[in-house]
Amino acid sequence: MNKELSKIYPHTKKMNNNKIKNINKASKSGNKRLSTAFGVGVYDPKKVEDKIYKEWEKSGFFNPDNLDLPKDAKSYTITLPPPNITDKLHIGHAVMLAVEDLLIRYHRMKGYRALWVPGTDHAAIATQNVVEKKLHKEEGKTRHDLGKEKFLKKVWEYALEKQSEILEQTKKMGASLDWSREAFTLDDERKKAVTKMFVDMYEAGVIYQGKRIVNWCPRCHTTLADDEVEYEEEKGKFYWIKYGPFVLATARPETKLGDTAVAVNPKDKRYKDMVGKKYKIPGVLGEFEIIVIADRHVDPEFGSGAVKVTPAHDFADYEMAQKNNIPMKQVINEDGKMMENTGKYAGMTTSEARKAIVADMEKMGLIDHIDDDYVHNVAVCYRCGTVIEPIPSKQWFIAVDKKLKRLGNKSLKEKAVEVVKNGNIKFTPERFTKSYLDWMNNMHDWCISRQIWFGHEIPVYFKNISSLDLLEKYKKGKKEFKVGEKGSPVHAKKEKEYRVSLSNEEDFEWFIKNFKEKEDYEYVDYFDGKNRTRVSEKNNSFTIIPKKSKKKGVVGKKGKKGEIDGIYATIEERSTSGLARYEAEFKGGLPEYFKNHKQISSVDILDYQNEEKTDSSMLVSSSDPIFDGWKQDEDSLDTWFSSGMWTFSTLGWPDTFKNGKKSGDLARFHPTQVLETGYDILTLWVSRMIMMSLFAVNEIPFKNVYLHGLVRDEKGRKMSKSLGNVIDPREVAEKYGTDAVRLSLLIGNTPGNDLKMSEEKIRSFRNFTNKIWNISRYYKTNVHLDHKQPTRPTSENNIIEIPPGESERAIWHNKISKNATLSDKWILFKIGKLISIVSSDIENFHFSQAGEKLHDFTWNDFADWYLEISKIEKNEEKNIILSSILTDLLRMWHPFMPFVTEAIWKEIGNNKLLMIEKWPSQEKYNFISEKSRPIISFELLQKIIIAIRNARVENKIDTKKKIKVIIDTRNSASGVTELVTEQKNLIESLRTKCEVEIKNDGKKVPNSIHRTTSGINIYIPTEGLVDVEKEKKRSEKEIENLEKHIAGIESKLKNKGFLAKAPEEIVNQQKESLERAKSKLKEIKRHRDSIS
RNA sequence: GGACACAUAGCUCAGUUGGCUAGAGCGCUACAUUGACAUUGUAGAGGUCAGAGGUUCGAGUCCUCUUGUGUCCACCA
Repeated sequence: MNKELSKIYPHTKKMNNNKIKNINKASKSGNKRLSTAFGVGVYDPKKVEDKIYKEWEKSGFFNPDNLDLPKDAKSYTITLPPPNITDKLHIGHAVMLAVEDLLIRYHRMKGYRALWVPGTDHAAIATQNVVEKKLHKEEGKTRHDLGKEKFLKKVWEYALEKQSEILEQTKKMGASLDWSREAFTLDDERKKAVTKMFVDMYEAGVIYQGKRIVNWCPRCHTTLADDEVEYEEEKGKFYWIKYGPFVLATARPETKLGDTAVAVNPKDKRYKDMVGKKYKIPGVLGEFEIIVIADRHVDPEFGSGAVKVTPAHDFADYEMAQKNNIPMKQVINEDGKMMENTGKYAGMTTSEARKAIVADMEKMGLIDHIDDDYVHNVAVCYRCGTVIEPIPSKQWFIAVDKKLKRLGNKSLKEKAVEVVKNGNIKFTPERFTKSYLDWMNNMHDWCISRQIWFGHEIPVYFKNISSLDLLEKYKKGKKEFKVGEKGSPVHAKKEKEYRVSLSNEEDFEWFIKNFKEKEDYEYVDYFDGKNRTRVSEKNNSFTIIPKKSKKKGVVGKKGKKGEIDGIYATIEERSTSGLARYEAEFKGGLPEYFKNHKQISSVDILDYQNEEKTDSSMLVSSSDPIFDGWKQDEDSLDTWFSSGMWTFSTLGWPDTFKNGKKSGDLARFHPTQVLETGYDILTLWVSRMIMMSLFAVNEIPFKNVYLHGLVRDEKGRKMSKSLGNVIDPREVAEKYGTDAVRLSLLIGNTPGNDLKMSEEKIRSFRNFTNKIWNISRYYKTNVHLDHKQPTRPTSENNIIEIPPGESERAIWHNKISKNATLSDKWILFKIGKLISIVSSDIENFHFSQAGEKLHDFTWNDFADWYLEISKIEKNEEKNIILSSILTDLLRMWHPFMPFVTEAIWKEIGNNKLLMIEKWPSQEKYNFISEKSRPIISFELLQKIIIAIRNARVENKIDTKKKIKVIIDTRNSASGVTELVTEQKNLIESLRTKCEVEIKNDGKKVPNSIHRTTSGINIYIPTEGLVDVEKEKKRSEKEIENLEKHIAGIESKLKNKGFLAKAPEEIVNQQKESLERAKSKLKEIKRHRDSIS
């Protein structure tokens, strides 16, 4: 005898050798010997899953255009959050797929035009990193060794490989995605959309190029987003330095060279009188001047309560400087080295400079004292671990606070807050609304440029031509300069818009001279490097006083003040004739381009007059300039820029959005219904999608945000490669079947909460798929439907169901009411209720509860009770009821476990796909109410049967022994005697192995086991087989419990407050409950006393 | 430092607006085996709902505090 086996199967001791062999074989070989057919009792997912998926694909029904729907059918859209192509899918993705597929399949069956759009995300920086690391590991090279072109080729190879792997995995999970609409965030269509978006945003003044302090990695030579920065705890020195009238503390003395202010808390009395005053501070490079400012962010408790302000190299300082109009002085460059303006320290790294400066300061007596062991967090690059230098850098930004006409004069931020606050977008779970709003309200301008190679290119082109040259040409042509007709709408001729921005003071003066009296410009904008301000409409007079005294221009009547790198005046021309004029005028520079690219939306010729004094012109265009001399901006876009457009870029935007009107897919499927994703990217992604969609199509991207939790391992740890605890969904799906994996991810998982995952759990759901398989197998082999029954409707297949049509249904209901047995009525009621609960649970995103209730019904009510009864009871209605319930059950299970249900559907003789079946309606079962007699009676019957079974097991009565059971109904409700008499057969047959005798005399039966339920007394004569002590103990315990219970209720009912304030219904319930308990107690006591 | 969660059976978790003796799955215990299913069936044991206080006729559920755990955000001049 196999020892191992007997551990697993203790009963094997009684099994014959043949059976042992079979079990052995089955467990080892994964049941290879079994066929696909229903012939065997083990469901083998491997045999059916791939085949079924192919059938679904072939049917075309993943594409809603192929669904047979009325024209006015509502749409239900989900865009799949595109997985990063950095790696294959993990189990977390499987949660996403399971939830979304559930929603899509449910709504498809409900008759919606269900669309689920697939795709993948290029994940710019993350992907580049992965490939860089791989390159380094495999070839010991950096991306610079390869060069941009070769490196990108490698990235694409990698991307395509992962993409196809992801695709395969997704299909394995059974996802009913419309592959005909598959998208990639970096494919041609999305490139087009991204470019258009950039140009549009630039046009609207939302995108601007600006100098702002950024996280800069001196090694990787790129900016890092806030979330790409990691903090490491470090023990360092804390220098207390003498700083003019102050003594203040710093961990970075080298930044002193860039100081321009000292900040104190406005409430700090020590420094009150100094605020606003200027001081000369002695330093290692001689004296320098600072101004004292007050800012509430300064903690008076920390250090000396005074902070040196280095706007160019500290985020907090930068903000303070912005608020208080403090100049910025950069002293550290992009290599992390001291700049030329730091005298003898120039060229040193920051840490070298720190040492040198501290040494010099010590010599000069500027160091007060030094704290060692100062623990603080250092910002490091998440990739290479290099310390991050905050430095000012020229980057592209999205202005989230800029008021926009198209958003009703609200900013992107305001609008994105508004749509959530007013409930247009709802979060599940709700608590994330607050996270979202908090984050959104604190959002700064979004830096969208990244110094990496893999990603969307920025549609900005530069050319080194002097703007004065262009102006010369422009001047020549000014006689012909003609603006479109007066009052013509500015945006009507979108393709023909040209903008020439003139910059620097000289240009400006020229402009004023030449155009002040003329009326041949449309309007003049004043651009301060960030915001574009309309200075003057045509014909309005205006004055602009460009000041030689640097960087400040006061703009005429509106009295606005601007602070800029240069001063810009923008002339916009929107006329058709303008095109011709440009073509004629710019012969030297641009004509080819204009001829071939008429969709160009803007020509900006501006001089940014940056420090390097390069004199370049810039072009923002939605098409590539193919002529010489123009060089595209080398940066690429933040990956969230393209994924933020996901809901509409996948639906044909911009082609499907013209003049503010949606068409095609965009009109039919946008806004989408649900965005389902992990809560970890709530802020990163969700917020951006909302802003992008509001800007581009002026509507929300989705109505609901459902956030699932993260999947952790059985110990609650995050899954990561380094821990080796990553579960590959494909592997477990191979092992246990996709359906089991999906169930284990859906059931026991609640939104926003993390889910602990284990194979054990998957195994238990694998068992369930097998259960439903066998239920169906029983149905197929034992239920014979007679097609010739006249009163029943027949369908094309051999499934016969309770008719959905109202009049036919009435006949059927009538018939049921007359002929159906108690159990029939009970199960019909149960399934009807189940349908309505499961539907509403799914619609309210309570997937776990829906699944649990289905599970409970399937296994307990249906399999364990009704199916067992159906083996005993035979009546005309039985088969049709079984058929109806099983088919509705399969329909309801389908969104949860599509494969096994579809496989069964086919096995039981359907030609059509279950996938496109109608979701069941509870109405066809809607003729038995919860409080009606059959339901109560059946439940009573169950109680009696369970009591008998319990009595047998508790008293160790041999299973094979047939016992006598005496049921006394004297104290029970009216009708129970009849019930028990009618159902005698069932009571005797359902694993009770007994012969029932019914009496009504209330006399106790001596020498018997006793059970009581609902006033019914059940006696089993013992014939000396019972352990008297044990039975007595049991009674005592039950009495104890009951007495406690009764005392509880009695005290409640004695409470005047309860009687006065509780609803009558509750009071009555309590009273009834008390009566029941009391009578039960009486019976048990009576019996206990009889045990001797 | 701020915010948000979570704490319920040995384990993993449900418990919707406060209202019958707090539920499920796994595990555990006992018993059962050849025709739907041992990936099974029948029955059972197991919980001071983290702690303290409050609101209420009534609290696992609402409020406050405490303890512990986790996540996110900010940041340490």
